Amino acid sequence: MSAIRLLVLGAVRQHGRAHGYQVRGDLEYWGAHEWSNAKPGSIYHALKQLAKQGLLREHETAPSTAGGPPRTEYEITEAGTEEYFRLLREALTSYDQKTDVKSAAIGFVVDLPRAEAAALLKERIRGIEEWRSAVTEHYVPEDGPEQLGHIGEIMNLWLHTADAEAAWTRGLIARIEGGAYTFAGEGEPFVGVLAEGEENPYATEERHPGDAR
Amino acid sequence: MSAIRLLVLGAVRQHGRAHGYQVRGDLEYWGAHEWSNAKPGSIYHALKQLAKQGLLREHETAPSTAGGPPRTEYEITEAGTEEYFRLLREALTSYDQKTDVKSAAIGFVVDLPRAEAAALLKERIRGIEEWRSAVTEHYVPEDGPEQLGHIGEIMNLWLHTADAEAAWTRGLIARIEGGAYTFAGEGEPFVGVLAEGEENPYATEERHPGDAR
DNA sequence: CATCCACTAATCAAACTTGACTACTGCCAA
DNA sequence: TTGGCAGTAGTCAAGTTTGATTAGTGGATG
Repeated sequence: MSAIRLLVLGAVRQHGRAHGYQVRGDLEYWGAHEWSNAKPGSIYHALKQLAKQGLLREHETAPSTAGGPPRTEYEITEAGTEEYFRLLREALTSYDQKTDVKSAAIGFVVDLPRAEAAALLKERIRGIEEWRSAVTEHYVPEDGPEQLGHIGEIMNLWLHTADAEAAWTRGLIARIEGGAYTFAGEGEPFVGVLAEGEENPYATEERHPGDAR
Repeated sequence: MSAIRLLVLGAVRQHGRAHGYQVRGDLEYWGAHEWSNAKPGSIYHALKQLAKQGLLREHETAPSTAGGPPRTEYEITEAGTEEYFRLLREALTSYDQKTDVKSAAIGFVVDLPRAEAAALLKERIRGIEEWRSAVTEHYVPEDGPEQLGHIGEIMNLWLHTADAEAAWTRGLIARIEGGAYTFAGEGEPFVGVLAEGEENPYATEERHPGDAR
């Protein structure tokens, strides 16, 4: 799974009804173009793809009010909502190295009930620990890690990263269980979208210094 | 840059002369199919692409000695070597979230002189620190981080990851400066390739438990 | 009052990635 | 002796991603 499906489904769902440019704006607001493949081409492609698969409903609309070509609006379907929550749960639960999927999932975590979010993250920690011991058992040769030479440093990096992630996840669980943020069914949700006409402080051209990509 | 260019160039260079299947075997030995897009199709595609760009030289050879279709051998060119070191230095120096490029670079780090490797990694740490302060200044709104709601957790994750990586990099620098591993110009290099006929303990089908991709 | 710029919105070709599939050899067992 | 399996080596079509480009509107500017 690439992060783009989750991102696009989630963004459309938050708006109720959104056109491509709106989705693109939201994802930029999130900084998603920095840490995922949420670039214009991918977003428009994903919208069409998801529509073709019946996860989004397509609405042709009149030429935009603000110049530019006519825009197509999208709305999430029943099936799309199901898929959205499936992807979200999976992304929160399962451990892999893909930073983009994980970041996307954090962005939508409040769409779940608080207790479920915490439970899924605990499941994630279990996954990390299991993966960790599988790697150490599997990749460290019997004759000591020297066998692998500097290649062992790659493994070392993995383990270090996994540990850091486990620590961060524990912190997040604590914050969630401590009552932070507003989750599903807890009243007025926090919506991380741009209001109509609000200017986007983190637009596409935004680059961090030292961010050589 | 995707990691595949660096991986393929480096693997061919280590062998002196290699055919696709050999490169594929090496990268599997490294576990690269787990943490990068080093899958057969991508590898063969990259070989052809690099050959077309003059970074590899192509040699048609007789049908293989061991069954299967005729194999094409590749050799790195002058330009390819240059590109290889350019990619390697860049991957070691610059900070971004792409785990695969970083892992690939660690695998080849010993192709550089020891002092340069350490220097590049120090440069990397500078990059991480710069990025870190840019992010905190830029993304934390003036009115306090609460503004961002749970979206702030994404940033939090980034920072946590960046810190973990800086810590790991410092450790690696210390090991390198402490005399670990054999670097360029220090005699018999450690070669992380499979010898002819050696069986690969980490073949394609290898999956770690809990590794839901 | 023409034209240049900035913004909105989307498209496109080229490159890349994926996973399944082909094709060929040698060997072993029934 | 045949048929099936394991291993070697690579190809292919379908799908995805990228980066550049198109296209329309409105406002500013000389």
